[in-house]
Order: sequence, then C-alpha cells, then structure tokens
Amino acid sequence: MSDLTAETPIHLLPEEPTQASRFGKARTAQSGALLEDYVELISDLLTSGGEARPTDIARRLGVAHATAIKTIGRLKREGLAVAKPYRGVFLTEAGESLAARVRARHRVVVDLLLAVGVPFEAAESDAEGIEHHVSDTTLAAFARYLAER
Amino acid sequence: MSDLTAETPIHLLPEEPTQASRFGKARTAQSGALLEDYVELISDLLTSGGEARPTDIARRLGVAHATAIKTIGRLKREGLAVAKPYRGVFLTEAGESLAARVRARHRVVVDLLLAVGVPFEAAESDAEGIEHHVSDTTLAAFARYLAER
DNA sequence: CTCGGAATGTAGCCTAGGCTACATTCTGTC
DNA sequence: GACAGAATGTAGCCTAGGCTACATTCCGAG
Ligand SMILES: [Mn+2]
Ligand SMILES: [Mn+2]
Ligand SMILES: [Mn+2]
Ligand SMILES: [Mn+2]
Repeated sequence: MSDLTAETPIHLLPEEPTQASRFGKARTAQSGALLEDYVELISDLLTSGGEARPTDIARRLGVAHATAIKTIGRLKREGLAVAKPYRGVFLTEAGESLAARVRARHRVVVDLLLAVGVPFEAAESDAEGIEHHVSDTTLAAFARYLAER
Repeated sequence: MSDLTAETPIHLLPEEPTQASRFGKARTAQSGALLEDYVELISDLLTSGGEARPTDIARRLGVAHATAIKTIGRLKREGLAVAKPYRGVFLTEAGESLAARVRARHRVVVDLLLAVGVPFEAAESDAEGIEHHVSDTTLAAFARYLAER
C-alpha cells in the first residue's frame, strides 16, 4: 500500500478520548454489577420467602457460601444491607431502592430481547450480563420502543 | 399475611440450578471481555496504522501503560498475540479470528441499539459492555431482526 | 555520534472476587 | 436436654486487573 486511504471509510476508529471514555464507562458499570445482582436476589428472597440466608444466596448465584458471605460484607460496608451474625440479610433503604431499579431494568432488558426475537432462555441468560451495561438513556429508549411497538 | 400466595404470579423466581447457570454464564462471559477488547483494538490499530504499540493501546483504553503491557502478556500466554520486546504487538491466527468475530458482533450490537431508537453515543458506549454478553443465539436474532426490519 | 526525551519494561502494591479448609454456632429430633 | 448435622463465619490462598515508581532501551535532533 502506498498513499491511499482513499476508498476506506474515514471514521473507522473513534478518537482516543472518546474511545477511552467508552471503555472507562464499561469498566465502571462492571464494577457495580455484582452488588446489583446481590441486592436484586436478596430482595427477591425476602419477598418470596421472608428471609435471605447466605446459603440460599450462594446456591442461587452458584458460588461457595464463603464467597457470598464475603460479598455480603461488602454490601454492608457500602450501606446496602444489614446483617447480624446467624440472623440473615436485610436491605437498607438504599439497598431496596437499588433493588427496585435493578429489577425493573432487568425486566425491560428481557422484554426488549424477546421483542426483537431472542428465544426466552437466551434472553434471560444474556440479560443477566447485559443489564449492567444499559445506561438510563438506553433504558428509556428500550421502554419507548416496547410501548410504541 | 397468612397463607395466601394466591394472586401473586407463580413463576416470580427461577429455579435454583437455572438461575445459578445464568449467573455463571454471565461470569464466564465477563472473564473474556478484556481480552476481546484488546484483540479488537490491536487489530484496528494494525489495520489503520500498521503498528500497535503498548502506549497507543493504553491511551485508547484509558489505562496506564503498565496495565496494558501486563495484559498483553496475558494475550501472549493465551496464544492470541505475539510481541518481541520494543517491537510492537501482533495477532496470531487465533487472535485475528477472534478480533474479526468480536468486531462483527460489536457492529451488530450497535446497529440493533440504533434500530430500536438508542441515540448514537449511548449506543456506542453501552455496546462496549453489552457486546461481551451477547450469545451466538442472541446475535443471530439481532442479525435477523436487522435484516427483516 | 551523542544524548535527552519518549517508549517500553519491571517491581511491587492494592482490591475484588473466586476457592478450600477449618472453627463455631444454631436447631430440630430423639 | 443432648447432640448430630446444617448453617454460618473465619482464615488463607489464588488470579485478574488496576495503579505508581523506577529502570532500561530506543531513536531522532543537533
Ligand atoms: Mn445481572
Ligand atoms: Mn438481573
Ligand atoms: Mn467491549
Ligand atoms: Mn467493542
């Protein structure tokens, strides 16, 4: 190749700061993902069974109970949950509020995937990861699409 | 509440093994995300400029150069890239092949987001995280939707 | 040809999030 | 009421992926 760059599309690569900011946002979103899944799950367990025990949380998530307990400790440090030894886990106001938002977003993401033709199990499975990367802007667009469909 | 559970929807919670498997898939997908972004970016840099230097990679990703170099080491260990000291980074067959798949998927995800009404910058930004959680099944559904639209 | 600045590489530190192994506490059954 | 088994908690290990600080190498201007 000599001095072409003629018929190749110009904007193949985004500019550096733009791209760096996109990657940075993805990293930030990912760092909150685990806490989001925990509060959503704890809220579900509290609603459906009245209690959220570390063992149940661990089994639902598919991790060792020690892993769950350690993460519950982080939920407490971040003010999302409270738990006294051997007494189960409960959510703070902040935790409940986060859980509500996370649950609503999860449902919208699944519904959108179904609406564009994704099979049910793939929709539920992929949504578990996708949901954490859906911004408010995108969520609003999804809701609008579902409403106007 | 006494012994109701009457007018509440039955299938609010998925069964344990099902849910655990969904969370597990999300964890697995996440663990490959960084490598995917690296090979896609390296491929872009090689195509557009002929070389992929650690400094450029780091600047594009918004991380310190030492972080990029460490991850490049992991790419080498996993057989996705080759690099001799001070000589830039290149992709193996496996790396190129992964990059091609990742780039194609990235584009489909962005196109689908745009198609359902997500604004451009949100689409590009969210896609950077979402793409890593889109299974082959879901990707196929996206492509079909875009084709039939 | 030299030498200074940029790029590259190395070392070491930190946190998150997995795990196993072991210690402790609780609780339902007899 | 004792006690075995389940649940809970603790300790310690590992890897990934960030970072800063410092050491080394390269290369282009003069
Ligand atoms: Mn999730
Ligand atoms: Mn979810
Ligand atoms: Mn990405
Ligand atoms: Mn991408």
